[in-house]
Amino acid sequence: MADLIPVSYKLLKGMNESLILNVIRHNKYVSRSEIAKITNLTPPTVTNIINKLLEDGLVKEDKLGESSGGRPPVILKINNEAFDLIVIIIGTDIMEEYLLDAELNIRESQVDSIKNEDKEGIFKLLFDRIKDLKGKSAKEIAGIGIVVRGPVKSTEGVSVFSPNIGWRNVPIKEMIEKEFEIPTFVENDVRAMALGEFYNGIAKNVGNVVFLKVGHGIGATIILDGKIYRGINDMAGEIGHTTIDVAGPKCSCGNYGCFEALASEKALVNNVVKRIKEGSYSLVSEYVNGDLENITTRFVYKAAEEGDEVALSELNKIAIYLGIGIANIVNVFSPELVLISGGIVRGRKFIEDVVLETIKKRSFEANYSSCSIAFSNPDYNTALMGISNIILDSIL
Amino acid sequence: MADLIPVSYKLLKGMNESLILNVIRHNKYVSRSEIAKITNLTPPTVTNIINKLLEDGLVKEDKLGESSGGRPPVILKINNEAFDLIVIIIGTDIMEEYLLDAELNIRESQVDSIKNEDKEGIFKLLFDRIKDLKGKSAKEIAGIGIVVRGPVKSTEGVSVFSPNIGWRNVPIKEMIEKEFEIPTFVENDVRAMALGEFYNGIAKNVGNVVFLKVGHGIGATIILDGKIYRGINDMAGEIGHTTIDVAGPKCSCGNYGCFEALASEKALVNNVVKRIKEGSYSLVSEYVNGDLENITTRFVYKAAEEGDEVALSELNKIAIYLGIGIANIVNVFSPELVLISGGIVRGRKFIEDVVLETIKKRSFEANYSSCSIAFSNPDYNTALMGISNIILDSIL
DNA sequence: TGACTTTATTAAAATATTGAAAAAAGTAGA
DNA sequence: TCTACTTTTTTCAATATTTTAATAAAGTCA
Repeated sequence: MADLIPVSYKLLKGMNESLILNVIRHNKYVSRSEIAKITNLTPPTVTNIINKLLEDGLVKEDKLGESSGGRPPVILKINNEAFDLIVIIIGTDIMEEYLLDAELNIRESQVDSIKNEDKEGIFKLLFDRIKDLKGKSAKEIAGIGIVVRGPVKSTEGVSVFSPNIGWRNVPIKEMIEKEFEIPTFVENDVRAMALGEFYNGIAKNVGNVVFLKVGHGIGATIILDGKIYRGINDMAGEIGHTTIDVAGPKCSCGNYGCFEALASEKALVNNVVKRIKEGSYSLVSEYVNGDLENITTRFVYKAAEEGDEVALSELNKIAIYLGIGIANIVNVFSPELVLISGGIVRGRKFIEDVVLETIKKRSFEANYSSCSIAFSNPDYNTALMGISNIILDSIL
Repeated sequence: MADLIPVSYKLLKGMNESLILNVIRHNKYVSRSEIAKITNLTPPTVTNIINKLLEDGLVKEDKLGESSGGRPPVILKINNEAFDLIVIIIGTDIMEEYLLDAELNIRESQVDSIKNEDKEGIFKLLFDRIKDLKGKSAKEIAGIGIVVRGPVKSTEGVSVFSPNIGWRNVPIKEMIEKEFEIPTFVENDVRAMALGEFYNGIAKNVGNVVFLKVGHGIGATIILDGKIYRGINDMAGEIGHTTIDVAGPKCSCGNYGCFEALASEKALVNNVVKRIKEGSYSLVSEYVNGDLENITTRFVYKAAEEGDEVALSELNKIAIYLGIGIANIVNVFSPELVLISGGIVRGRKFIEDVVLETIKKRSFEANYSSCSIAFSNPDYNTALMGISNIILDSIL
């Protein structure tokens, strides 16, 4: 049955409280009257709810805003004294740990190498660091966020498979909640990054976004109406493993001709290696002193910079496939924005034109013309912002 | 900005009224107390709202239900005396016209041939028939629904392009509302059919469905959380024109290797014709007395029935491509159900096994195992049910 | 200084939901 | 047939928010 959300009277105030909290959270400078305009609630209602939130300590009054010819507005903010959050980001070789306040300012941060840790070692480090950070905070820890690589069933908080740390069906949420009795949220890196872009980055306030992380593989996150689309089993969005060339090369997933097998950085490296093995001359080969095993994208981009023919033509090929895959996305989703992220962004200038051209050629005019294609800023810590907002969305 | 649905006090009753109306509409036998359970509203609230709906004449009390050991429930129904609807379905060669009551019983229906009508002729016929049906109804006409082929911007009510009747950017909604001053809703045939399956057919109550109409082309409708996903410009869902074979045949859209160019009935016929032209013997050729221009899918299915090698092997090929395209859908959307409709259903028995096998091989286990694949019943008038429910969803 | 704006609050009125209790309309066993 | 029990539905006072209208507060600008 669709759309069975009863407007239960009991929840009413709670819902509007939540609504107002979210407006304050996502808009840097808002006053009561602006909130009233944004939410279509009446000013007295806003005043009432704000009073309750002030009393509860969730919101604070900041400085006065600029007067626009009358009484100046009082700027409202989330009270960063209200609570703290803990976020742990488990990457390939490192684990990052953060203590954040309610305004998402970083209070403490630390990085550990996990290169030599096994599964159990990771668990121990994870729990120790959470305990450390909890000890360092004088406030209540309102939520814990964990970012891992690989597929995650977020609603259950289970890491389905995380190759770098050897996890398989690990119920992290359950484990942490049992130990610390603090609500815990688990998400994978691609989705966390996508939400980071959605809440604070390039995709801010863009309701329908397809986020692509083109690195070693191709991960995707589909944001529809401002929410991650998860499908029936929390595993939707495997755009990287859609077939775009029936007769294409074998993919790590066992299939043939996947988007990922044709347009990822791994494909790029494979193709360059193949060209060199076939006898083509390339600067890339020189950079690694002929040891083709050591070729990485870094060398390919460097060679392209120098005008290397092999590097440039292989980048061109990747760009075409990337364009085809994105054209498919544009035709299916008609999104407002396709955001390209991941290592490939370093090669942006060698592929951008061809990618755009290919998308234009391969997608419907109506869909293409209403969709922006953008590249993300690789320096911005999007995953941290993403998971933090996941926590706040749930607890506020 | 995401999720800015203020629970405006004014709308509150309206929302619950609407909620209850929809529960009554979509469940054949419901009593007040069942409504209370389904909606989580309290019994007194349900009674109050039902009283208002009874007073307004929108709902009526039907017979008593079976007692389960206590006072028997009073079955509530939409009052079919409340209003009527008019629906016009403009097909390839015919225009169907319906007058329906509020319970969606057909009161009047008629069919006109439009084979020899030009653009203006269609307009005239359309307006005349609406006027006729309006005259035949003793009640208020609460809404008009128009189903056309080809892309439609439903929110604006514009037929973007309808090849068979020569329409281009025709603002039908505006035109009809201007003439009759009755709220009008426009949708294309594929979406209307999909909604018909969703509200009354195989996909009943299944939230996430991808509906494929595989006929001359491949049209798709994506239903997420019980609503058609429309994208930013109301044109999302062009799954038929996603590339699944970079080096594939040219498609009517100008692109190469589209799903539609590989797995539609048109592709099937093209491939059979090609095989015969290349010298293969086929019964199909005999059925048309060697005139290959006259080959249609009907002959292909007939030949397959007789064990014709060409027909069977080409159906097999179509099945593989259909499987690949659906595997892509399964990987991207992780839907509960993929529903295959259209002419291809007549060839179901020749393709079903291969389609399922291919999907299984090409999609992620987790996604495949949580997704059903079904074929629709071609006899059921799904488009009529779909567009009728679109009207009711809006006006109730 | 005074008129005007804009922002925010107050207090009474309006409205819909809730909870508790009762009424209504049946079933089932003795 | 009577009585006890169920289930459905309604009644009614209590409750909780929002709304409307009016007012206060705090500024700008000429």
